[in-house]
Amino acid sequence: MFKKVIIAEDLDTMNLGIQQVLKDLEIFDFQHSKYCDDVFLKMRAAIHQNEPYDLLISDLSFKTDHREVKITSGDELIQKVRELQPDIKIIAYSVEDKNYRIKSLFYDAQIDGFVLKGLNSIEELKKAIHLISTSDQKFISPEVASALQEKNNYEMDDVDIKILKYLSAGTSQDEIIEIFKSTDIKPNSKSAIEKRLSKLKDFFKANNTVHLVSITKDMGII
Amino acid sequence: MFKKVIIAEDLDTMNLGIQQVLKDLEIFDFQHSKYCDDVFLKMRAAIHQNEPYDLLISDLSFKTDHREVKITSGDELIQKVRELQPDIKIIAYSVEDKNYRIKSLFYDAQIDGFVLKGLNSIEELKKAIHLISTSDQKFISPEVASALQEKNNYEMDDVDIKILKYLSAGTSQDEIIEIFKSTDIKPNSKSAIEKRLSKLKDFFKANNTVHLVSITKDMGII
DNA sequence: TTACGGATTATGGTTTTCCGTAAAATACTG
DNA sequence: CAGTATTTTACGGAAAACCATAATCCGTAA
Repeated sequence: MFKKVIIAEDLDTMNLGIQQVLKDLEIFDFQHSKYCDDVFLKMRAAIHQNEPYDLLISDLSFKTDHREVKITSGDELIQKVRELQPDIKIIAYSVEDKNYRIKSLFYDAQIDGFVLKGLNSIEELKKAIHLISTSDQKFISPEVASALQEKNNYEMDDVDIKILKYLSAGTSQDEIIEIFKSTDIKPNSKSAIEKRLSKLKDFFKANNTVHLVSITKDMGII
Repeated sequence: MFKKVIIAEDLDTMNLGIQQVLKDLEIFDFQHSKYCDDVFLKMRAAIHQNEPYDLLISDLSFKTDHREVKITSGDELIQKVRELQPDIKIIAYSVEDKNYRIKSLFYDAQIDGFVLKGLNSIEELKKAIHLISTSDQKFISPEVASALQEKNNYEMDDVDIKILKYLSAGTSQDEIIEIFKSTDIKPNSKSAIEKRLSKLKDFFKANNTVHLVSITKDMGII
């Protein structure tokens, strides 16, 4: 079982609950913070003192404060922690249920577990901690397990996402072309942009551009 | 101080925290449920037994289960509770920070307090309960207090919202016209729809339709 | 009734997006 | 290096969206 745990969670009410879970599991050496920056500093300090944490439980979205912060989201925190301490176990604990984002957490950030905040998430969180502490298996809440199986045969490009973001910000296709040309982004012809949009619409079964942006927003892609 | 409280909150972890708050305030006669339907039934039963609740604390968004439910959101629950028991005090406790929605909760659903789930929401919730129990004042978390002041000089129509929803669902303007004609929705000419869209774009400072849908989605209007 | 104002509808022209075809450039392979 | 495949670019016509103007409808008040 884990010896030393750290929690990144902004909502104070939620914090109370998580701490109760750890106590139930007889883990008493834990710390928490509402700020990602804090958590990261604590983890770095712990390494330097030769007493590193062995589990991070992190929320994904964080409210902003008057306080200035460098790390604004759980995704970023997880990314940086993975670099800092590659062998640590990480659980993402979030209400986020968009397949796209969950998938990228497992594949890109190499998290060990994803627990969906929900009606019975306390039990799930306990299960996840158990499983991960005793093996190298991955844990994922059953409600969103399909996220990993789903074969996303269409690989979305960085440029695709740029286009979608610009569109949702009110930029016209012509303007996007101008921006791409002036910032040396490779495919920047009218046809290329049109073709990419057409493929995206095809893949997401969108009737038109408005629909496409609406869908990808809902999916958490932009 | 309130004698009998009921809580509608789906996230189990969050529930723990809220209950702790009530205990701190020495309120011990409280119930909670993860389902809006349950809460509503309990409240109706309590009235019939001549022991009605005097405070409802409700979340706004609820996860769905295998269970079939009639009331799917906190907004609906609050609406129905207001009809059932017009004099009860209601606090909305949510992460929702979209001005539009908060405003409509105060004006349409006549809530007594809105507490934003955040870094220090436990203290705020306590304050809100205190204030509301001893007076008829309204409570709103400082972070979102501006929602009520903001003068929304442009009154959005039911038709406006219908148009936006159809657009975000991938319906073209021509198709919307057809739908409006076949369902006898009053302004259903090309020009009328175009004019309304143009006004909306003007008001929301949107460059085009994609932008408009993106903005209104972000604001929680659709 | 008539005049007025607001909302809806009608019309026409411009811009933007959409979609197919084809040429050019680039990458990949033997 | 030639040959093939893939991607990017170019072009043009059709559809949809955008925008300004003018006509019509309709309720209200003089």
